[in-house]
Amino acid sequence: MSSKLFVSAQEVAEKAGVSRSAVSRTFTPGASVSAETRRRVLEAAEALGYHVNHLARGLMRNESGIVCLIVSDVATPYRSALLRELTIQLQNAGKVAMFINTDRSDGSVDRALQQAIRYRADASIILSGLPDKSITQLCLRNGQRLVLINRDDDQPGPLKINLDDFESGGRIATAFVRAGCRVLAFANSEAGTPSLMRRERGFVAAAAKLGLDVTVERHGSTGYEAGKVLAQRMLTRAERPDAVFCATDLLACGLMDAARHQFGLSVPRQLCVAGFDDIEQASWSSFDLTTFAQPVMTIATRAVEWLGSGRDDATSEVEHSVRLTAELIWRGSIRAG
Amino acid sequence: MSSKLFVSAQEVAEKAGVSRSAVSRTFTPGASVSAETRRRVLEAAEALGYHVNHLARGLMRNESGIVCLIVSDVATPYRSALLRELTIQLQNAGKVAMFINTDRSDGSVDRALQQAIRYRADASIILSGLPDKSITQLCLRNGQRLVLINRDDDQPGPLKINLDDFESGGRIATAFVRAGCRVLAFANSEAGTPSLMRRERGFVAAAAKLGLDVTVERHGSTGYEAGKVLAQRMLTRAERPDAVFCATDLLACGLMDAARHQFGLSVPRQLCVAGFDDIEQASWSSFDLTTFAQPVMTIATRAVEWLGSGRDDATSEVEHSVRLTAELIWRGSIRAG
DNA sequence: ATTGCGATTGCACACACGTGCAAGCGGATG
DNA sequence: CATCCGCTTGCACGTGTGTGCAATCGCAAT
Repeated sequence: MSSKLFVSAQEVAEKAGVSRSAVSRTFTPGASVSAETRRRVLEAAEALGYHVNHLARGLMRNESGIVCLIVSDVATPYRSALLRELTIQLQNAGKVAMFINTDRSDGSVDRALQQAIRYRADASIILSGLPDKSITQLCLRNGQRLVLINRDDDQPGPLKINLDDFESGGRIATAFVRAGCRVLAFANSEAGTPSLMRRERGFVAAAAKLGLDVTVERHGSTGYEAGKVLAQRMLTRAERPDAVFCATDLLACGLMDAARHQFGLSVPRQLCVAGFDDIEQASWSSFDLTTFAQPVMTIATRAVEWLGSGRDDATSEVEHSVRLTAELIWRGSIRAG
Repeated sequence: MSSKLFVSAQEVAEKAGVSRSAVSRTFTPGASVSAETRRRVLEAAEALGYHVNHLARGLMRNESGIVCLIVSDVATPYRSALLRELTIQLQNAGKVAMFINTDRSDGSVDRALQQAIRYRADASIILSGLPDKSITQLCLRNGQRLVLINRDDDQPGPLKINLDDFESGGRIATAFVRAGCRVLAFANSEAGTPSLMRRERGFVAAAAKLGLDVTVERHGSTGYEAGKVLAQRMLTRAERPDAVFCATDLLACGLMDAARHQFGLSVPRQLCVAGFDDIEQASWSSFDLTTFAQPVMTIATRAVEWLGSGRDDATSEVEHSVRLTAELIWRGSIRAG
C-alpha cells in the first residue's frame, strides 16, 4: 500500500515551488536564503514530514555526527553511570552516540573500531579493552578522534583520561592507619587492569612507608561474587585483616556482605572497608561505604569538549593526557580516628 | 600533513587494476565476482585499509542497519541489564545500536524519534516514555519499525512487549497470605507508569478476594530513596503492615534498609517484602529479596527477531503484541509458609 | 538610462556506494 | 564454423545531500 519511502528534499522543493538548493540551504545554518523562501520551505517540510537525511549529509560533509561508545559490562553500576553522562553530554554537543558492546572475546574491540570506521564515526570513546596499535593508527589516519578512559596506553594521538589511582591507594592507607588498623589487605580482581593495579601498588607502597605489610588477594572479576570469595580467603587467615581496601565498590559490597553474614563481623568495629567508584549502592545504608568517587561528570565533559575542539593538525602531534583526582567520600565503613 | 580522508572504493579499484563495480561486488554477498578479481580486490583493500562506507550503503539500500534505543534512567540496574541484552542481540543480528538518552523533559521522546528518522534508522526500540501518536505515525509511514517495551499503548503498528503485571500482583498476594501476613501494603512511585499501576491493581484485587485490605502508598520515583520515604510513611502507621509488595526492586531495597536500620525491624520475621525486576542487588545477601524476574533475554530476543522478520505489508495491519510472564524468584524476604 | 552592488537562487557537480543492462569472453554443442 | 549459454565486467545511473559558480533580481547612485 503506502510503501512510500522517506520524503526527500526534492519533493519539498516541488511542493514549495523552489529549487532543491533552497531547501538544502534552509536547513543549513548560516546559508543565504530569503525570509520568504525559508517560510515556504519550512511550511512544505512540515506538511510532508520532511527530515534531513543525516546519512547523506554526513556523506557530503565528511562528518557524520556519530560518536562510537565502545563498552563492555554495561550492566555494571559504574559503567552505566558513565555511559549515562557521556550520552547526555554528547547529545548536548549535537552528536549522537553509537553503542558497541564488546562483552564477547577480547579482539572484539578491534572489530568494534572497524564498525566505527564503517559508519564514519567522527570519534570513538573506549571504556573497555584496548585496541591493537594497528587499528588505532588506522582510525587516526582516517581523521577519527579517539578517547581512552581509564585505559593505559602510551600511543600518541588519542586523548587519555586517567585518575590518580596510585595516590588514592596512598590516601586510604593513611586513613586506615589513623583509624587504628594494623593488618591491612587489598582485594583485587585477577584481570590485571592497569588502573586497578595502580590502586594496589599505591596502597602497598604507602603502607610500606608506614611500616605495614599488605596481604594482596586477587580473584575473578570485579563483581560482587568475587568480593565474597575474596572475603572467604582473607577472613579465614591466621592473622585476620582489620582493614581491606577493595579495588572496586562491587568487590567491597560482596566482601562486606560475607564479613557480616557469614563471619559475623561488625563493620567498621572489627573490620574497616573502603572501595572505589562511588556507585549508587555505596551510599545505601546497608553498606554506607567509604570510597573514592570517579568524577564521572568531569570525565564526560573533558571528553566531549576535546571532541569539539578544533581540528587543527598543529596539536595532533602533542601528547593529550588528562589526570583527574578521585574524591574521597567519607562514610561509615571506616571507624573514626 | 596526512589530512587524507577515508579511502574509497575508487582507490581500491585503481590499486587492484579493476573497476569500482568489482570492488563493490566483492563486498556484496551473493554478487558475481570471479575468484581472481576477488582476491586482488581484497588484497588491495587490506593494504589500503579500506572499509565500506555504511552511510553511502545505507543511502543506496534504504536500509541503514541502525536501530535506535530510546531510553531514560540508563544507570538503573534493570534498564542497563535490558540495554546490555538488546545491544548484544542486535549486534548478533548484524544491526548496530544508536543510543538516545531522554533523561530531560518528556517531549524529548518525540525529539529522539525525529533523530531516529534523520539517521534513517531501520527501527526504534522505546524503553521509556511514550511518543506522540503523530510521531509514531510518521515513523511507521516512513517504513520504520517500532517496538514498545513495557509501554502501554493501543496504537496499531508497533510491536508491544508486556509482562503479566496484574497476575504477578495476584501471585505475590497469595504468597504473603500463605506466609501468615495479615496487614498488606503496596509501595509505588507516583509516576503512574501503566505497568506499575497494573502490579498495584493486581495486588489489591487479589488481596480483596482473600478478604484483606491493602494500604497503598505512592511517592517520588522508582528508586532507592523513594523506598526509604515510603518506609517512613508505612511503618509509622497505627496498624503497621507485616508485608509490603514494592513495585520495583530498588524501592524494596530502600524500604528494607529503612525498616532494618531505622525501625529495627527484622525481615522477614516481622516484615515480609517482595519486589519486581530481579536486579542483581536483589540476590545480594544483604537483601536476599523475593522478586519477579523480568525475562530480559526473552524480551530482547523477541524484539530483535521481530525486527528481522519479513517486511511484508500483509501483516502490517494486525495487532503485534507479546505477553511474557515474570518468573517468581523465591528468596528469603518472605518467611516460609 | 546606465552602472554598480549586494542579496538570492538555480545549475551542476561531488560524495561513496549498489545494481540493471549490455558487452565481452570462454567453452560446449550442433 | 556458427550458435548458444553462462559467467564476468564495465558503464552509467540512482540514492539525498552540500556548495562553488554564475546568473538573476532589486535597488540605489551616478
